[in-house]
Amino acid sequence: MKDTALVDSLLAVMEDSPAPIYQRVKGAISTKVASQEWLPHQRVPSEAELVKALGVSRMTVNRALRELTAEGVLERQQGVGTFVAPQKVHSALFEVHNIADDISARGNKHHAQVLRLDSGQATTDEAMQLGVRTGNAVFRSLLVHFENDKPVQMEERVVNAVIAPEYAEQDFTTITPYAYLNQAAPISEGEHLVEAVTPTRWEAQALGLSDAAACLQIRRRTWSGDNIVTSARLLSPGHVLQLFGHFQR
Amino acid sequence: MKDTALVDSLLAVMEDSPAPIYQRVKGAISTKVASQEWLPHQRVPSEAELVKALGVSRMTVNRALRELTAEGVLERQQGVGTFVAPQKVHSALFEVHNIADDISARGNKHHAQVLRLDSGQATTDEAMQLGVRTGNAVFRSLLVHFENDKPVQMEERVVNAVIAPEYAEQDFTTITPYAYLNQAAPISEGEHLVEAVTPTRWEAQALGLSDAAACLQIRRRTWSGDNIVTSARLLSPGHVLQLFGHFQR
DNA sequence: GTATTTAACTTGTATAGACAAGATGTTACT
DNA sequence: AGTAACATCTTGTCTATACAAGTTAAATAC
Repeated sequence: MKDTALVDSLLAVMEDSPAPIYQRVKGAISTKVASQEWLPHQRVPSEAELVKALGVSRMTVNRALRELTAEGVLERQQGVGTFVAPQKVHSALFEVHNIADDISARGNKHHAQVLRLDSGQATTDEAMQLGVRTGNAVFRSLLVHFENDKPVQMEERVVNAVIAPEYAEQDFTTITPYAYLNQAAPISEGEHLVEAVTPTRWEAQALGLSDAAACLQIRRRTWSGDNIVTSARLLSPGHVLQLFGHFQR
Repeated sequence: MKDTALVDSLLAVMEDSPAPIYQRVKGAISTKVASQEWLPHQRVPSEAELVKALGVSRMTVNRALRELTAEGVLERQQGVGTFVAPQKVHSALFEVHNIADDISARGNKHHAQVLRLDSGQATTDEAMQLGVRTGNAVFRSLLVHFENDKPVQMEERVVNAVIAPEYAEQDFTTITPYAYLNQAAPISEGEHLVEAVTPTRWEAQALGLSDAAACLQIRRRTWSGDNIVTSARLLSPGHVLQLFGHFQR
């Protein structure tokens, strides 16, 4: 007969409030989890039990449990039960901006200079990056982005020619490669490798750096469905990558 | 009389499939959005229209639309209607690991050396970082993390003493500050500023660097509810920050 | 003509009932 | 003892109905 205890402990959290019932049910349960009164892998009362304890309909309880599952608080298995989800590796939702938007968001003027734009056959290294066979058709581009006429980023890119066959015909002084590729083949997944590097003399010169200052290098690969669209190397002196995010649990 | 066209175009996507009905409704709608047949800000048929067109119950349509809204595909306004959501600034779900886990995940041995651990009053700069008043009680710590006896990261940290009053009594050779703070005051939000810097001579020495190689510097502030728990500066030579993520739309 | 009320339509939530489907233990049979 | 059928409990989904609440536009009163 744990029902009375269950009623007490859950109802205490749900007491009268203007919020919708399913939200109050969610709150009552996630409070139990957050307070560690209910521990990971521990079983949560079944829908039927919660219905009896809380005096609400099953669909309402179901919605609360379903949403908490989507939020990573609970785990459910049909036929077995509902359990408190184990604490996840912290993950965060960050925002990544494309450089042109970034610059205009700061109220500055952006323009780009195209240093190279050609097509060719993928080297072994490029083929690895794009997940294609060596010798497949690729495009290569090399740009420098300017903020108010000051160079701020070098962008070296290899593009899968099968996915974006018209890449070489674009005018990258009016549209960024990122923006073009995203409209040609909408991005579904991305991978970023961020590291600090010392630029080569040539790169430092192209970026207008007097000495070999530390640069932030981002290697970004983007997928469209199962295909790798492009692999880019972004080199920014003194640039800051800003990552916000709220952690899950 | 756009109903017949609506039926045709949507039913075509929903044709017999073992998937649950609400999933097929979601699929039919998100296909329209993905194919850009329905454009951002454009109106989506009302629940009543979809019910008539698809021959399913309103609750089922409602669930499909509600979940697509949660996923950022649609936007809804009570009393007005449902609309295709404007393309968001690309955001991605990344995973951030704490260094000790990271090292042990690679099968290596981690240990830390505490260079400094004391308490004091917040300087103006520290107070800014923590969102408290100048002079408030804070703890300061300076650690070097080792991977197989090789220094890999310097961690300089300021902690809000009100939130974690027992910080200075911890043994950070057995638990990382991050792990301790997270259990003392669970992280709810985080902010990361990533940049490339050239370490000072002193820092280079502490990290065992012969020359002044470029280092990846991460400034991380973590919140617990409305309070800033800590502000950390992580300095890693040759370290790579790996960010995966699937983009929204 | 203007302001107010009303009607109609939208999404948001809640309920009761039903059946499907997965998991598990119990019973009955060989 | 081993096996198969069954009962029972779980979550998963779908439906029909109902009312609440926000928005908009038309109808009405002045």
